[in-house]
Amino acid sequence: MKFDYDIYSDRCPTRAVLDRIADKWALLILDRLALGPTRFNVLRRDITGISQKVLSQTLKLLERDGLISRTAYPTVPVTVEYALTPLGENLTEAVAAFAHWAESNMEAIRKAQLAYDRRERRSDAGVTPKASR
Amino acid sequence: MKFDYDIYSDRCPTRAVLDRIADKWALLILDRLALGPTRFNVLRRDITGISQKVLSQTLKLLERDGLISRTAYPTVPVTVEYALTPLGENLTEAVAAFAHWAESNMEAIRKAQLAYDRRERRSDAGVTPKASR
DNA sequence: CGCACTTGGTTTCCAACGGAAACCTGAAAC
DNA sequence: GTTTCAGGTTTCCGTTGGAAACCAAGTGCG
Repeated sequence: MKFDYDIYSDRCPTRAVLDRIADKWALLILDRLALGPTRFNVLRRDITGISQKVLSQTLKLLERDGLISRTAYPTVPVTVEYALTPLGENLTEAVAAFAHWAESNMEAIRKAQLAYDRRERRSDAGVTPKASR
Repeated sequence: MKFDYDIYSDRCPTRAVLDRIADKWALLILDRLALGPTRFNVLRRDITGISQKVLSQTLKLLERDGLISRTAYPTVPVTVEYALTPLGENLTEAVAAFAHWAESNMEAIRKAQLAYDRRERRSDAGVTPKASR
């Protein structure tokens, strides 16, 4: 079976999907949910730096795309648990490979950045590196 | 060998890397470059919808991180070719898995979206789906 | 009773980012 | 001299993101 989808075309619906999953926060959420169903505030505390607004938005969109499920338990206060759906689990391997590539290659990247910045300084002007803003 | 990096922590340098590669445009560029070295305007034309500004910015950042290389040939007009570095090639498998997961799972996602939107309509209010803005 | 505290959000405000389009540099070709 | 090409940068403006405040419902505490 072949797909007539083309990720390089902005008219292709796959682009919208890429837009959703190729996102720092979505990736971290999916990766974290791979460890098991998790409540809203636990996600918020574990994924340092995410704001409530963005967490809530991202969860809603991931739910709409069928990657995660949301279950509210009528405890007090209400408990809301998010979990991967089978479709979402389907993606976890790729997500994990991706998210943890950074951990494995951090040294090489740091070296590359230092070399680049040294070169830039020699050749004057200089792209403003994000870190120095 | 263990890494004391933690992708969930916003103080971890890996978060900055994730920030860079977990980006729609960066992914598409890396995936496209996996096919071979490519000139600026070819990238711009192939990756539909990217703006020159963002393409140029993203290329610069990917170069700084050592994932791609930039080579200018003194032709007329000047030709600039971008290519994956070994470090970048190292990442292409994960990128491809990721970028093309969308193509393989498009049907399931579309179904999930339709089901979600139908449920939303029944239960009134409704999260505004991106498509209807 | 009245206040604090919990979860799971939404709202508000402002700064940062992204996209569209114009502009720029340099050289050749018309 | 002005049109064309590559490869960008700049400008302008609308959308998005983060920080923090606010909110509802219910329980515990004094």
